[in-house]
Amino acid sequence: MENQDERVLKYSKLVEDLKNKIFSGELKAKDRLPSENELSAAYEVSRQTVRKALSVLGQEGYIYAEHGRGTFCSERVRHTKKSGNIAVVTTYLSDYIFPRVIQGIDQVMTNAGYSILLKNTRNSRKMEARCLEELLQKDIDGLIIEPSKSQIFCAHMHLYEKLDEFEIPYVFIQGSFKQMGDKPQILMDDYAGGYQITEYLTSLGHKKIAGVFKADDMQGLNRHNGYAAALQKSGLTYDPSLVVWFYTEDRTIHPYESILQMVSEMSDIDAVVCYNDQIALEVIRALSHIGKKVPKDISVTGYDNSVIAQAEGVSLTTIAHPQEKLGEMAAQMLLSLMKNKEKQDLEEKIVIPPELIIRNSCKKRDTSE
Amino acid sequence: MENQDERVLKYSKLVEDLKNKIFSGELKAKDRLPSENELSAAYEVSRQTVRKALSVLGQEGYIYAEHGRGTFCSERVRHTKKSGNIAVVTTYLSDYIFPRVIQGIDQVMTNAGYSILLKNTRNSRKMEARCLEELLQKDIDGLIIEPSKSQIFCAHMHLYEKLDEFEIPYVFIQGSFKQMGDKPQILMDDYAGGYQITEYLTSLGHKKIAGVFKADDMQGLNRHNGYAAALQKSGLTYDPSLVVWFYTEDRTIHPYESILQMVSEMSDIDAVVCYNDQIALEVIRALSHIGKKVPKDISVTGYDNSVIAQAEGVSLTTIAHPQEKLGEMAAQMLLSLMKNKEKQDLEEKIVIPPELIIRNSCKKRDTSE
DNA sequence: ATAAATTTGTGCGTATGTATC
DNA sequence: GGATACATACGCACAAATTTA
Repeated sequence: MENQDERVLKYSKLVEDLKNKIFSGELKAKDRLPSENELSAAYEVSRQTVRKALSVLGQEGYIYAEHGRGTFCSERVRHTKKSGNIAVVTTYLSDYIFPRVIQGIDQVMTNAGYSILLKNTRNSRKMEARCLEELLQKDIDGLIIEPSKSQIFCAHMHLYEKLDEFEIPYVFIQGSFKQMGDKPQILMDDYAGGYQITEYLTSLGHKKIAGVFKADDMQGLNRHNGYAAALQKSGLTYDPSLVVWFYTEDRTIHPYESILQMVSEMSDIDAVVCYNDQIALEVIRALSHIGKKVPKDISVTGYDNSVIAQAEGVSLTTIAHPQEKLGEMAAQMLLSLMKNKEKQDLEEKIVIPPELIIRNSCKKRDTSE
Repeated sequence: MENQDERVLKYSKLVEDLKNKIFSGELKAKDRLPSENELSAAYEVSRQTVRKALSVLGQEGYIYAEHGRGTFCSERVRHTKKSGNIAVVTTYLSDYIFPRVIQGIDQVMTNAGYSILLKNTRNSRKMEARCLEELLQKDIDGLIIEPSKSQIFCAHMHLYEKLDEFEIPYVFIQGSFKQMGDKPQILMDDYAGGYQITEYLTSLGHKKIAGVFKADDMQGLNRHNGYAAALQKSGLTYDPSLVVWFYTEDRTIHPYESILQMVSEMSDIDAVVCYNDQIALEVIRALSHIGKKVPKDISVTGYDNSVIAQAEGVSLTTIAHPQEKLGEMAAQMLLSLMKNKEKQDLEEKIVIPPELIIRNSCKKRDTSE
């Protein structure tokens, strides 16, 4: 009946709240927590409920009580022993490029004697925070993370600061938070990729080039910006009504229907730049539904050069995604960070240039018309 | 003033009493303790006090409670420290079905508060042994494993025995070792799948049906056996020269070239049963290279119903692989094993029946010729 | 130094929710 | 559905340790 996930136990809420205060640094080691009665009043719960919450935190080692004095924040002793585990946090597990990225990481890490603790955030910041909290409690030697909804301001900086404090090195892949400065990271030049593939279309004589981009990650924004820049460079005006933005949640239905509608309304669209190969296939499906042939009637480009881009029947012009290579590079970077922790602040940032893979989903337009 | 050394806390007395009963053997592993109300009545204390006592015993690992059932005596007194990690060992990471299987496992396990430690064996028994050794040294609460080269006799039984000894429950997926008896496992009925898809081809009137199978895993053998059985059932003779066997190492080149050669030599082959969708695509590529159209000239079947089976252009008749569902089931089975370790010896075995997905890669043959 | 106030610890009674049988 | 058993939650009273006026 009622969503049980919605129901929040009062003591659990208190536990979460206090944990946050501990992680955020609001409560530091040996600080006294508010007394049971104060908490009881502040949260409008009974003292028993407060005690239950404190008991949980006590069991987990975050706090300790002293009879008659108060309850205090524990000294979080950082483990010095190596666990031999590193964590890999991605937005998705089964999305078509991650398996290979993870494989690349695994290759290098297994070789170096580490095991991979796998987590995914489903592109939710809340899940990302939960993951990081969990990992902070566990015993990890390093972290490779693809930030969720990465164009958005990071809402849990304190967790990353905690990583710094614990001297757990981390490497960003696919994106990072601008506010954090140049932390070690490996990313692809999505701006250049969007630019290059759009420039390729203009060089083929296309005049009205639509775009389908993901709105809630940095890749989507960057590819879009490259797309827009290439249009302007070629003297074409950037037209927002030619751009479909979609969100993680509606990636399968929305682009299909939006493109259907857009191309029906504006039949002179002669090319579509897509966020990735999967979306490109959706777009091709939509186009064939209204009788438009690719590339005869309209050109379509993908992005990532995934297996589906080269499958029999489809043959997408796309941008190569290094996949394993990216994973391997991230793993190597993390290994070097773990080796010399003093170099932690070394701003290492690798940007992988895009590589255009030309196949058969685009066709030269007759420029005479 | 009452002598404070004389004063015994009520809940402490209950704790001591129950501990004594556990040590004396009066309460053995898995025995149900009296209910909270019964204890409350027997010791003439409030139920809260009973709960406090039980909570202490729970923290110390002597007992555990099950909502709605009762409170029980733990198996092992100690070793209550949980790592919160379970390991998932597969043959490959990026092969097209594992990401989704792992995603299914992750879904359930994350929900239950566990993290996944990911390892892969690249289908090598040596790597599998190394993985298990490594995991035994780490702190894992459970294991989901896809055995490598699973039709072959297990060469490192001692490692699995060690898992039993350490009371680390494990679940096999995709295959298991016959010599170990019926350990908890979830597998698909590959024999029935091979049978069903071959029977479908014979029902379409095909007479000369080739097969391409993987030689070094159980799935390959079972699918082959189903294929062979279906042929004989239909009165067709099983011809070993129509079967291509390939190994993990040469899965990309060998099937392509063997099929090329086979079909060139025997042009009356009218169908090919393939080990999986990926191989089916290779076969279709090879056939189109010598001018054979699918399904017009020759029918081809896949297996697994992966994304590439339904991609634009290809449209493979195949057998559905449950993927996420398989992962979820495995995770749930492992959770229940971890919950009551005494049930460890319970032979739980789930076999998932195959489901035929008919698309457009097969065509009815003219039976008059 | 003593008393009062504060804070955690123990203990009881009651009511309601929810999982299991 | 009903009975049982654990889980959450509230309110109250008093004890014991500590701090403060």
